[in-house]
Amino acid sequence: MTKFEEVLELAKRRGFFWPSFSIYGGISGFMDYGPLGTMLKDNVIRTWRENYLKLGAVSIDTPNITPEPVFRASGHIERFSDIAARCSKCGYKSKLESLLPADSGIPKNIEEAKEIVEKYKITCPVCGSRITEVYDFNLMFRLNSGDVTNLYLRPETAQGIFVNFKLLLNQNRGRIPMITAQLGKGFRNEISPRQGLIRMREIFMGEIEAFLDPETNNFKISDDGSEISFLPNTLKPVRMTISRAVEDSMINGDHAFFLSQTYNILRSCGIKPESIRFRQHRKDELSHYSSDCWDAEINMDGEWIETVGIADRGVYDLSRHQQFSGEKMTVKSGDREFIPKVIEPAYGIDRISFFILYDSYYRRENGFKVLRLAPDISPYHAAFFPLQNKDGVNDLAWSVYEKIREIDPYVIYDDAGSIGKRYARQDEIGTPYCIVFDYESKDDGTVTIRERDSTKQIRIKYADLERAELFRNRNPFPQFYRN
RNA sequence: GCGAGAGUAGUGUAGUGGUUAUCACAGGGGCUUCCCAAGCCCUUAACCCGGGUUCAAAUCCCGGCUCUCGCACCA
Repeated sequence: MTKFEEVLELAKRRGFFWPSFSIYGGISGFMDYGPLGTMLKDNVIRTWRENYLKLGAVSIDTPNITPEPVFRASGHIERFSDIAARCSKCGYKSKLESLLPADSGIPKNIEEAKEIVEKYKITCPVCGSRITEVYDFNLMFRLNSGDVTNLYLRPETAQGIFVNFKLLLNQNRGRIPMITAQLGKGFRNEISPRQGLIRMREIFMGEIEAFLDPETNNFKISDDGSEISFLPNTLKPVRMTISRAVEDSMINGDHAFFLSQTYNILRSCGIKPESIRFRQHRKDELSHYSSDCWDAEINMDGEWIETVGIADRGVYDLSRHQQFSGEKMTVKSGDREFIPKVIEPAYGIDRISFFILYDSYYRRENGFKVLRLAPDISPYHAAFFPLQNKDGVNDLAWSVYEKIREIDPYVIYDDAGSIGKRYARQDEIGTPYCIVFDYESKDDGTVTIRERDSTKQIRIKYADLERAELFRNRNPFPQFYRN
């Protein structure tokens, strides 16, 4: 079993996530979050939201279903759909673009595509016979419902922000820079979704659109001096601080600011620094709306996988919507009037959630599995065990548990099986602390607290547990010398 | 989507034409046990779906769905 498979197995068994609709045979590209996964995902969302709230972000929540004019303006109708070619002899399918010679030009519609295929005598790369079939393949899901037509499921949440730009700006009292945030689903008709939460057709995204004055630097990077891995499009990997990357002109200052925010969020989620790198898109892989893009990638079994995309969308979206809708999308600042430029960090919440499990997974020397989750990302902050299920030890444990859960509901009680079995169970779901009541607890009001990674124990007064904030603190028990 | 392999309790598996469908872990109940998956007893729970061949199919054939790997795709 690869580590990926082991994590998948644990996630299914313990209820983090599993394939959707399995009683009807399942369908690829869709996953359910189980009880623990739901809690974990909530914690990722909270970490993300709080990070941007601290920067003064304003939020919005717009529909998944979006009418066609929005995507005409955004360019998705034109550019997000591909013209595909199919060989009628051997059945080979591919993007038509990939078969065309350099001098043919890119067809804008089916008619043009047919002409070009005819003119350049395009052949199938597999069997060599002439291509005769071309058709439109849209990566957006199109809805057909009664007399309502021309509706699409949005492929990104961003357009919901752009179309509301003026209203949001008004809410923000006209101030720029303005950071806007939207959490929600995006839908992409992936050709072959795979690998569980890594590649889905319905994805949970956290998107930020930062509207900026294009003439100045809008943010100051506060750098804690840690060196980060970059792979710029020169393909020469480098390690440096984010401020240094700006000084070296490897990346624009405001763009870099959001790389540093992203790095902080991933670190707050417990992802190890060595598992993170920022990779710059090559010019030929940039999407139709962006002029520069850096992906935060996370390492899995030696492969780097895009988890956050941080794109410089420039004035593309607002000027297109201004053009298509007739609404002015400008901002006044002093005697200047301009369309703000946009930096967009787009977070794949599902991938982040999965990588948190993957990155934190390890096996002890005895083979037992442990999720080394950050204390405030873990579904439960602590578990309560009675060492004995009798003589009032259980009653005491339960009564303290009931009291604590009023302060912090993310706690769990377990009295089943041996104590070792219970520790192991909590290790597998990443619970950082297990609190055990024994006969001494009855006599002197103390309990043992066992820390997940070191398995060390300390003894404290259980009354101290009732001090709030205990488990929300990243280091509630400094006695364990956690980092 | 193509090619190859695979789908058996919650999880991991045994089973090459006739089995009460194997085993382990997990789950539930009980006994025991004062600190790291101890032991014992009881118990829940599965052949991906549909068609075909056959007296008889988890097993062979066909189709579908799903998964894995490679290719392609990933705005």
